[in-house]
Amino acid sequence: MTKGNVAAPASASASHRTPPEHVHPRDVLLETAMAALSDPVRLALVRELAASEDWERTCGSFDVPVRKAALSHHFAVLRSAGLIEQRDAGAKRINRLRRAEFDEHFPGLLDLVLRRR
Amino acid sequence: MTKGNVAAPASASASHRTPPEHVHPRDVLLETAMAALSDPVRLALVRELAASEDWERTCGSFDVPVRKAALSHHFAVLRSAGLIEQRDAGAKRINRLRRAEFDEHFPGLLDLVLRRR
DNA sequence: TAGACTGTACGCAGATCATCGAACACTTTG
DNA sequence: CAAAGTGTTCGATGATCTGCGTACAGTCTA
Repeated sequence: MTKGNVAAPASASASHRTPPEHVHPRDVLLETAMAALSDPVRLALVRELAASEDWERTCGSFDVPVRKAALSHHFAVLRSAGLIEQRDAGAKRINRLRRAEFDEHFPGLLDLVLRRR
Repeated sequence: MTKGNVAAPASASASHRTPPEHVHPRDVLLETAMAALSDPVRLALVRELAASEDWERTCGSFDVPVRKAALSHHFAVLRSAGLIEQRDAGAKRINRLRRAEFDEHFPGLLDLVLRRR
């Protein structure tokens, strides 16, 4: 259902790593968004991210009960569902919830996720 | 994630079959609701149901590309996600979208599903 | 009552998913 | 430069999901 995406602008930063590939919420199927939000770990990530400042949280700073390999996978799923944006900052990768963009294309969905316990 | 549920009122109808088990949206986890709506076939069922009158549609009357065994499974998933209600009417089983109840507990979610193509 | 019809239950196959450990690449620190 | 830290990728594993055909249980109709 999900597929690879492109548009990787040449990193002008100091990082030599390939920057993460992003998908804009506009290009995300409803099925994909729903599937991304149907996992407890990813819900926790989204909620924790929503309670933080943009670019404040590194990938390893979340309180979820999985190892880093699984965590990395979950971040990739969130990225390809248009839910988060990631940026390399030195050795770390920092995150941002794409609130406005996602809300524009899936109005009310993030609200629901963040309000419903 | 989903689990069996109970509360099967004694069927006062003419049917001798065990009536379907229902789950109220109040008892549905967000994860479960999302998972139920992350499948194209189930989305089609929900949308077609939303475009029909309550109790108007039998299970076999939907335009989805799966056989009846799979269809039966999808209806069970929708039931346990609190999305539909079913009732036996003779040999047939008729359906209703639980719009109001579901909307009360997952505000905006059905709207999103029904508006977003 | 025999047969057609509607839908469920069961068992199976194939695909997808979540998770892990290990190896790797890159960055930062000592 | 070596060591520690951050995160990705790979391969494997077990669980879950979707689909099918078949068999079955009721219900309706001729």
